[in-house]
Amino acid sequence: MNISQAAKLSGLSVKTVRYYADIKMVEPARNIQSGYRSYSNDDVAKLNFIGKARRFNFSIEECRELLSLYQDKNRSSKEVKKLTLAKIASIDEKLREFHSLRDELSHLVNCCNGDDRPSCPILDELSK
Amino acid sequence: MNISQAAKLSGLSVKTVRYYADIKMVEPARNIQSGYRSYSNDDVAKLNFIGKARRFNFSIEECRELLSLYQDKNRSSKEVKKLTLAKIASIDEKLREFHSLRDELSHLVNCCNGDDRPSCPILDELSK
DNA sequence: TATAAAGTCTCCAGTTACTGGAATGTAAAG
DNA sequence: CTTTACATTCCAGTAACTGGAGACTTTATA
Repeated sequence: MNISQAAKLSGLSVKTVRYYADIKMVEPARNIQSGYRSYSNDDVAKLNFIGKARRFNFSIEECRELLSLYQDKNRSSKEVKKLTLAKIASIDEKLREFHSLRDELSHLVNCCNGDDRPSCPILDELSK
Repeated sequence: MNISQAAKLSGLSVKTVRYYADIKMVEPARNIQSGYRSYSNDDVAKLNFIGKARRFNFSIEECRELLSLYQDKNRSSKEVKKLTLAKIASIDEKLREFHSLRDELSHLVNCCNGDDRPSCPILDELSK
């Protein structure tokens, strides 16, 4: 199938699918006549896989790792679990950051009149 | 003072401070002899302000807005509050995403043996 | 005072993961 | 046969820096 079909089935944009071909992550066959990329069902499965992994916040490099594990029928689940646990830890870290950020900001907002006067505790805090 | 002093006082890297000068956010005076950037206390205050706002996840463009509000003695607190509330909303959005991400991943991890066998529900899920 | 080390300058390239657009070629529909 | 849709490559831009090269200035040491 052509690239737009593969994009549709995998839920990615054509640009993105072409990008994944460029960086040699999913390299489809080529139609010799037209030069068009020709995607197999297998290619689409990989695109799907990558799309999900990306949505799970794995980086492209991590996707590459996962993909090679995914394609290796003799891999152990240990490696995958390790990668995933590390990802969870980094998400937890981000969650902590965002939570404290949110708390600080909403505290500031609560102290701010939000009227037409220039006095503003948010700016006061930022300038400390 | 020279750039490294300003960087130290503001808690930013020299590279970052120079970058802020390049993008005309904090433009210090210049020593005519040496061509070195010469930072005033006022400049450092602005750098501080920006550093905090960045840590609060405001973008450079938002920092520019906040900075101009900060420097405008006749501004109203309404605008600042609005900007901040929008920021909180986007943080909440990110928090929701990360939470559901985390939940899904930890569910997968709990189902995975993590041994030397190839069976792995994480990869199974990704390949669906 | 000579020299070495530290600090600073500009400019260019790289990062991440795409996205947009131009110019051009191919395929399908009317 | 022409229009339209889809495809190709290549180049540039995004955000917010960071790293490094090569050259210049200032400061510290011998």
